[in-house]
Amino acid sequence: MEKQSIIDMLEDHDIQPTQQRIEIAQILFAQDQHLSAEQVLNAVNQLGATVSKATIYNTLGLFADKGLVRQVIVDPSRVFYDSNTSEHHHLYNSDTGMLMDIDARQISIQHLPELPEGVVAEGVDVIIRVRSQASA
Amino acid sequence: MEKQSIIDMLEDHDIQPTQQRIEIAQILFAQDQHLSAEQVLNAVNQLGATVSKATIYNTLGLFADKGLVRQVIVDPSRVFYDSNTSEHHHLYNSDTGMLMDIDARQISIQHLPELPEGVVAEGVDVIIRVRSQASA
DNA sequence: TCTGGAATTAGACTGATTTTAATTGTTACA
DNA sequence: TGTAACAATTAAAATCAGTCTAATTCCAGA
Repeated sequence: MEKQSIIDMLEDHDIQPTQQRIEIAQILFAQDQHLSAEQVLNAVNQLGATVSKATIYNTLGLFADKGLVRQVIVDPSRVFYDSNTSEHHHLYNSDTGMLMDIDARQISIQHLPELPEGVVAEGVDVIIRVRSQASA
Repeated sequence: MEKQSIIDMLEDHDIQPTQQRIEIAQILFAQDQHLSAEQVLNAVNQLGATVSKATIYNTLGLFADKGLVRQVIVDPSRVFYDSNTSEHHHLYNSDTGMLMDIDARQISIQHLPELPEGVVAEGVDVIIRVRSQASA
């Protein structure tokens, strides 16, 4: 993805395009993928640049707030950031840690229940949990 | 729940009914609920007994493996253990931390995608994420 | 060029969970 | 019934993702 289109994307989402944010975005949007904060940190720093851990977390949180990425909470030990923001669900293999996208059209949710008072829907996550082979 | 029926339940699931496990089970199965490890620790120890943190974690993990409780992963900061093992989904308010059950019959999933090779389905989690009032 | 707010940083800190290494049951069978 | 072998429990230390702090750096706008 070109640097200028990344800058445009950030500005479209009301995010000041700083050097660090651009580098993080370049990693994230190189392809649809699921990265943990630590993976982003390593990837960014392998490009020579140095971005601090705090900035990685600040930026991923900011991107998630602004709708550029989506947090995927499937593993108790860490959050994944999904650079595919089209509507879709996930398949997670807890043995291998592999996380796959599932097209939302492959799963249809018939009717959502009425929500409690004073509450606003944020989204619906569907996670298909699998394991390698047979196991308890 | 009576102590004897708890012991029976544990044995039915190939779990040695030790003193500590019985106490933990008594807390968990007093009603359908979602408790974090820390909440279980506090609840157990309020009954006078003392169960160590390590045993709480070991036991909750064991119960989950054996199908007595279900881990609910909705919050990046901690795991909830759900003593309702009937088929159902969840509604999670990330502002308040409130976690509610949703009867599985209220949501119908039309067709699951084919799974990758060498992989076994464990289950499908549906999480409806909500917030209090309007917010980003 | 100057200035105030925003962004970044290193490093300390937190809190959930795990590990360690030692102790305490429990069970099976001689 | 005693005891060896193994399972469970424990306190305390360790780990590790994520957050916070306080100081510095970076800009955008006047």
